[in-house]
Amino acid sequence: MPAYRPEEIEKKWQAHWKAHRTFQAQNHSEKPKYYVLDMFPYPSGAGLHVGHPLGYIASDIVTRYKRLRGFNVLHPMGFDSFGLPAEQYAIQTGQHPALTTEKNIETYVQQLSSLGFSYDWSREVRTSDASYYKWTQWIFLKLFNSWYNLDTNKAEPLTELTARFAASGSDGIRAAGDDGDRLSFSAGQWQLFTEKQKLAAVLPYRLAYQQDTFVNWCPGLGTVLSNDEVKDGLSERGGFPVERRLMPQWNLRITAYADRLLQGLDQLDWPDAVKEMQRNWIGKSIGAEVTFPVLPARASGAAGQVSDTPAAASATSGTPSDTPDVASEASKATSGAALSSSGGSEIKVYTTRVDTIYGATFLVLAPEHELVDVITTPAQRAAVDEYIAATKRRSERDRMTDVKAVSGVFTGAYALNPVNNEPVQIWLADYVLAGYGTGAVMAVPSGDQRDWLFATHFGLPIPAISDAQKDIDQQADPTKEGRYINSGIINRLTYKEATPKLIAFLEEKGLGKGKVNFRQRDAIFGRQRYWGEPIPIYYKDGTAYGIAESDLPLVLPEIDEYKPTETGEPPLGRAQNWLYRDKYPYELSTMPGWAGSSWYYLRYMDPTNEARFVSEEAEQYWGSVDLYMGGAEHATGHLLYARFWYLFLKDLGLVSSGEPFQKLINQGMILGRSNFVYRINGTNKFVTLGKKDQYETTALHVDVSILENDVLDMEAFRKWRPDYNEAEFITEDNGTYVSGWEVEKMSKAKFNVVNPDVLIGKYGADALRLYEMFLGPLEQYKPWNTNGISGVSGFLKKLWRLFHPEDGPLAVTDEPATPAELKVLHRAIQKVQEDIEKFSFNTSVSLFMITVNELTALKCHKRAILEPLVLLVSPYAPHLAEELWQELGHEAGSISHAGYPEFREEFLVEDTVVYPLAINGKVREQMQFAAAATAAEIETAVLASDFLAKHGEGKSAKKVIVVPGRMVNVVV
RNA sequence: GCGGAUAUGGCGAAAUUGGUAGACGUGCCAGACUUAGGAUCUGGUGCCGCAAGGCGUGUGGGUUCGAGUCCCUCUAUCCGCACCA
Repeated sequence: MPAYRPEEIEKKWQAHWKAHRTFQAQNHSEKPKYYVLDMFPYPSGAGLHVGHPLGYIASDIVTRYKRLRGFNVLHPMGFDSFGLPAEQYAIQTGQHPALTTEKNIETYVQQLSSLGFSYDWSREVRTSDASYYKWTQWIFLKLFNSWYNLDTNKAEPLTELTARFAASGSDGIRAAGDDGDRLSFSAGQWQLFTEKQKLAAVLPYRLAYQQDTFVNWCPGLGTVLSNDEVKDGLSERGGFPVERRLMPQWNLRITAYADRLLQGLDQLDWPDAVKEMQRNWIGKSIGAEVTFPVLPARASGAAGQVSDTPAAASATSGTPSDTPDVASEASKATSGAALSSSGGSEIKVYTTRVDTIYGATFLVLAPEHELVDVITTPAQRAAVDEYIAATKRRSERDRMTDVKAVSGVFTGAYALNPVNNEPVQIWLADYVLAGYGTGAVMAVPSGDQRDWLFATHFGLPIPAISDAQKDIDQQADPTKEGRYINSGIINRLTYKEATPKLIAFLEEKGLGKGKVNFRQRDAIFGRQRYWGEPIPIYYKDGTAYGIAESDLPLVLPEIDEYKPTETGEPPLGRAQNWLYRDKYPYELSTMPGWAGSSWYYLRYMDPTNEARFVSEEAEQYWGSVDLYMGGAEHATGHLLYARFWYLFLKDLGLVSSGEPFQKLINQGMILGRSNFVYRINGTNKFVTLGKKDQYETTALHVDVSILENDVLDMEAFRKWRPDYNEAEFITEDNGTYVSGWEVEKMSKAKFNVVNPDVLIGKYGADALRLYEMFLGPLEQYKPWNTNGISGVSGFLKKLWRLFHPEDGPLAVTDEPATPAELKVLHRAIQKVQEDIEKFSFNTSVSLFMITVNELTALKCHKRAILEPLVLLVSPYAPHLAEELWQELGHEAGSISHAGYPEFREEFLVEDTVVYPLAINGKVREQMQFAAAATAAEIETAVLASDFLAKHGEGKSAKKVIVVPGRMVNVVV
């Protein structure tokens, strides 16, 4: 009596697949290739909950479908195995993170296997394996040894840069990055540089470079974090406060690629939300840079003071102690130049609304602006110093939560508005960010609400500049409508006319130019942590060198404790005798979490290659990822970094496609469904949901595993916790205890985490896979609700019974199929194909149920119908399909490549069609016609029938609309 | 504030793209079988109404013979960014 026993079937086939390497992909094939990628997980100690596999199930369905369709599919899995949790655990317990990670990966592999995914495990990669991170380090060295040539608009090896230095000095070289950090020298001077000076001169060109940078420092974690690891001023992991701090850091020059990263988005088949997030993150804005000369202090009336000497300036701009000498000479040189130009100084501002410049009545500098010390008058110095100190005391979080408060201080200095030569006051305020644009803005209170608030608060003038502006004593008007007034050369012009005219005017006077700005900053690339890739850099005489490629990998050394050293160095400072070539100290920070994940999809193509990160043949064969499945939370982190690395590798000729991920699908998060019991206050009595309003109660979370369909297992509840041993219940009238529920994120504290292992044990992996798909649209956020799983479980049993009526042995007949049966089958063939290609898996599952119900009603046990049906179901319920496929007499494990059943439209065509008949759109009757009837024939038949007489209330037809196959509407 | 999405029975949802709204599944009601089970099967189940009938896809309008679907308005919820000049 072989009833459907999923646990036996699933074990059997999982073992078969493993033993026969059924899903191993070859790097060459006659078939077309298809690459389906899941975002690989960080193997956390908690294991998988029921929400994690959602995307994996969907991608596995696509994978299996594509195999049926005759593709050579690459579908790998691996682990992003460097990361903070294992290290935090190591700090607490002393257990090596590698051990923790290894153990967690085992759990993951076991859980993933039990879901029946068709991964090619022979290609598994782990970012923490030295054989993998050797190549992560190798790519870092490539970045370290490259610069970005703006003339060719791509990255090039540094050797080409130094060759140009030797030939013609630094003149005429246009490189991405901040020219202010770079020296100017002739070929002759270059020749005379020492090695150290040469390296220092080259450093600001490198795509991986070291620089003093304002960073998000997290004292709680003892490390710096990237912007996307900080949420609301707290660390994403752990929720510790984060502060701004100036530290020497390794950076990657992702800004060199900002425009290409932006342009590339247009051709990608990604969700609009993700593309838009990346666009905002890159934050391209088109505007102008305008120079405001600072008035000499003596002339600036109200201030009437002598400004400080230039010498004070370079003290604050600060030269980092470990930055090579030449570079610091450079920064001194630039600030010196700025000061000497006009006897006073000048302030550059960035604006996207240069058309409003006649309304600019004051300037605002960021408190960190380098000219603050220079221009502040003695009378204002105390106030300015106090304001800067207060700004520093405010944490990043305060600044964020407190955006509405207006604060600022007058420097006492004045500048000249370059278009009308009016003096304007120079203020400081922390709403201006040092890191964006020039760190200074021109304030136009009539056109910008923030400037308006500032002006109102400090009593500054608010002149109107457009005839469209109204109520500017109430609020600013930022619209671009109307014509300009009080605006010199652009009076009476519109926005579109004024902007180019002003830019031309400013360029002519040498006081401004059109400029594109990006919000995106370079990516900080170091973490003061142990469990990450060591950065392959060593120091000789204080200068950074990349280690030789032949010395890779630089293996993570063993250390005694996973904490910073007593002197505050990163944990790697504890390593004993950890020296390059026994002499030179290594860099002590490690790479951030996103390093290894930025290129893993390439390694899957050729995972064991020891000579290259991926062989040319494998890279060219697999190309880019055709379908990438993962969570939306990586929109501005991983997905941007990975694209950046790909473009860089492409510049070096190491990869061959335009973009790494062609199509991206974000699976929605599965939320938890918490259950509650209601304790009557002051008692140990619990009252059911239906009667709780009769008592004063407290709602308490209860473990969702001791309920079924919101009905509490009262015995299990008593055993759940000791203090509930004696619990009493007030039940519904039918004797059950019904609990309340609410949707929340899954978490242990809410007792709403549903473990897939439990459900697999109870219903089988096929049922779980089907149910997760059935739950709703893939990309939608949705609450988990175990209730419905019995429905899909019932479907699998019914499917089984089509093959084993009476639960006996296989009993299919070779009778020819009837038209009714063929219609059911071919509708399914067509629909499932459409659904998978639209990623609409939930409707496929519904269709399977309908199909099985109908075949059951038709008592259809025919091979001609059931065999193709098994193929249709196989991507969704692979274990059951394999079992039935074998029982039908096919070779074990052969279903994956058996081919998708052929769809024949003629089986769907009906002999007759029932048309609803409507009068003025209101359906009144139904009438049957031959399927082949023409619209004219139907119209004639309807008019000839007694339909109009019955429903038309004596009116005659004005128009008859026949919608083929759908309805006939008579307009009277 | 800016950007993106969503809104349909008690619940998850579907709707062949403008053509009988609510398929399928849960839940609920009734029934069958039964060594009471969380098994299997059958029927019913949007709302109001005894019925005839009426009303129904977040709100209010519009286009159309016909609107969940197209256009405009508003509202609510969720997500992302956020003093970016």
